[in-house]
Amino acid sequence: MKRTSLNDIATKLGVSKTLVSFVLNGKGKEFRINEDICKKVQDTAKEMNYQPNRLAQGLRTGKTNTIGLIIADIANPFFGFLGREIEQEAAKSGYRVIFCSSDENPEKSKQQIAMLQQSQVDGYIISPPMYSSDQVQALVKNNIPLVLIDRFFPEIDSNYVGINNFEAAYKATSHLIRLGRKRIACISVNKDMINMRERTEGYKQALIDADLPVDENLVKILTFSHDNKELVKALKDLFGKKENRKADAILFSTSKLGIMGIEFISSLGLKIPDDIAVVSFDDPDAYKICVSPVTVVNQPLKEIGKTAVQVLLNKIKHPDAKSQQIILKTEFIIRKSCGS
Amino acid sequence: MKRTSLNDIATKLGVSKTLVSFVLNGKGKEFRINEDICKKVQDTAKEMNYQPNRLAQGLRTGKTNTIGLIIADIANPFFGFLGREIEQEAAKSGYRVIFCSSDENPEKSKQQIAMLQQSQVDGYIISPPMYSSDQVQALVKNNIPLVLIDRFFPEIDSNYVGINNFEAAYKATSHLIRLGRKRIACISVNKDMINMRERTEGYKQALIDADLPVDENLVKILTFSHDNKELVKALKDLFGKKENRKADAILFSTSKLGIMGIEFISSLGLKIPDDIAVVSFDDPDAYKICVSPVTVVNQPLKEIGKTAVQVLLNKIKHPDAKSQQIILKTEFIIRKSCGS
DNA sequence: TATTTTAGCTAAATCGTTTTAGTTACCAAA
DNA sequence: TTTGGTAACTAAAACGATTTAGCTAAAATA
Repeated sequence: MKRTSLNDIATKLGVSKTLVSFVLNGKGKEFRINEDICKKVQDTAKEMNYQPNRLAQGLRTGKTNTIGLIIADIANPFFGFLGREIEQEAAKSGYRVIFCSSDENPEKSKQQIAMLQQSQVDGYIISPPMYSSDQVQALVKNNIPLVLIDRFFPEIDSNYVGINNFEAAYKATSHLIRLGRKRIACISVNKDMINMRERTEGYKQALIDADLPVDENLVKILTFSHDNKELVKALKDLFGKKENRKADAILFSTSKLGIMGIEFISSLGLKIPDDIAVVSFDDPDAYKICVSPVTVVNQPLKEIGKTAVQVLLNKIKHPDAKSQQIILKTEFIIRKSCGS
Repeated sequence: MKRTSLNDIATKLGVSKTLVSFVLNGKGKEFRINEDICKKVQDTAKEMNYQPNRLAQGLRTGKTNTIGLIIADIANPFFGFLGREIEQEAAKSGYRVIFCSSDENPEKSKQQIAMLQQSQVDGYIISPPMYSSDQVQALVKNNIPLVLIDRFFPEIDSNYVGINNFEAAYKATSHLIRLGRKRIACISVNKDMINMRERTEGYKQALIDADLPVDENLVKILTFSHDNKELVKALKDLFGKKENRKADAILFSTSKLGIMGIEFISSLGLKIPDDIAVVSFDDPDAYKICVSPVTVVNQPLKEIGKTAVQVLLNKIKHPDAKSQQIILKTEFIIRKSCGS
């Protein structure tokens, strides 16, 4: 079942494929092709269900209208939403998206970038894993269109779309302080990732500005966000001993941690917000129907995705465009998990 | 910054590109290429950071090692998990995945299929929207490798990987009956979608087999799963009047409905499971940390994704393979939302 | 010595487009 | 009669790989 090509249409009509190509690319007028013939070509194309071969097009033109997306994990609703928005905004301009989940693993992202290069994608949107700055650097050095999201590398001058993590964490922590919490814990991951570091810094600064001590025992930076054991250990340390609870509030720096954390806290029989107040980054469904709906810092995922695509497409169109760092506003949603 | 091609390596070493191609495809032995030259070619390829152009390869060989995935919405964790698993399993065999969210819209899926055809994907995994059977039929007729997931069309003989929806709904409903619920409502969507219809049928059969009346007033089939208003209206009808509640239990046929439903039920001040018992399909995070963790029919998403890819790759390899319908086991997880 | 075999390599076609640089035929103007 | 212009179209190269068919020189065999 061979697909019909330009040539098939051309021979069928007894014209050259050049002519067919011109017509189907809407350049009939420009190249003064007889209107009757234009019509015939178009009709025949439809009749034979002609679909241009994008490989051939891409090979010839050097453009594939495809963008490569590397995120941590498409199954994580945070990235799912982001991916969705990116797909949608890209489609508006006729671009396809190849999705890759890196699992925050620089080895994987390296391979994925190579694969995407081989696929001749026109540009990249990447949420880079820790220790992958060399990969990003290589792309930037070759002036390959690229936008980073969610995190960036301060030492690399690249496009970036994200939020002010410091400020958001500061605000969330201040909210807990305002409600009278004194021993506020912070649970985070990926210690060397800039966005996570900024969140911890924001948290600490809020404590300092409120004349509260920064107790490193209350700051738990885990290595893997999917490792339940590590989280449980951290929470046990904080809340294990009934009469000697170390903390009366927690700031979760990702919703993945928050969801698992709340599940475990509940299993300990502790009540939110009475025993423990909770604030978290991101706003998954779970937080809305939770035992005690969770107060959150919500990121503007739609806008992040949309903007990232726009910046990328602009860079693809104008290779000389200089890099942009776009910081979008977060939304602080107060629910019941902090009491009042 | 032109990328290096086979030709670049060839001219640099003063050999033909045929030779270079042979060597880099590991056919040095087969074509009796001098070992020293093999070595040189490989070294030079690495040195020049040669990346094969997949467009050219695909154009010549007719294979792209790419599969097209069409699902309803990648932001929906149900499909997110599925997509993740598919991506992962495909990567194991060196396949890329192009993701498309159809929003259950047949117009969109039609366009997406066309786009994927143009991209010369080797095969399709599709969760087809309602009224898209002609699109699927066209693919099947041309013997294009294809696997349907989550739903299928009874009139089309295609590959399919899914679950026994009738049985699962029957089991869930029976569980509610066993716990003494008499007026069990069913909330679903997409009335003409086979998987949803099977669920309603399973629900009804369970009632019949338990000698309970099937009350059509308790069966709410919505048109859109994302339309909160429609759902709220249905729930108000069921639970609106305090002293005259129509139902004492609900079966939600998707987790999207369930999450929004539970949120609204809670806002009415009704208690789960005391006032209303709840069972749902699928098992999102939200159900685990919910006010009253939800009893669910969990689909084996990992296995569905993995199997779908395997069936597809097999069909790609063996175009004469006959179609398979694979039904995987669900898991019934009992939590607190039904009382005891 | 003549013929065949083998090792080691290459030329060129091909996939389906796009695009440059023409060509042809006709008519008008000089 | 020559020149120039224009309308309408086409040949062929190019993109970067794969793959078929075949070439040359040396070694093995008859």
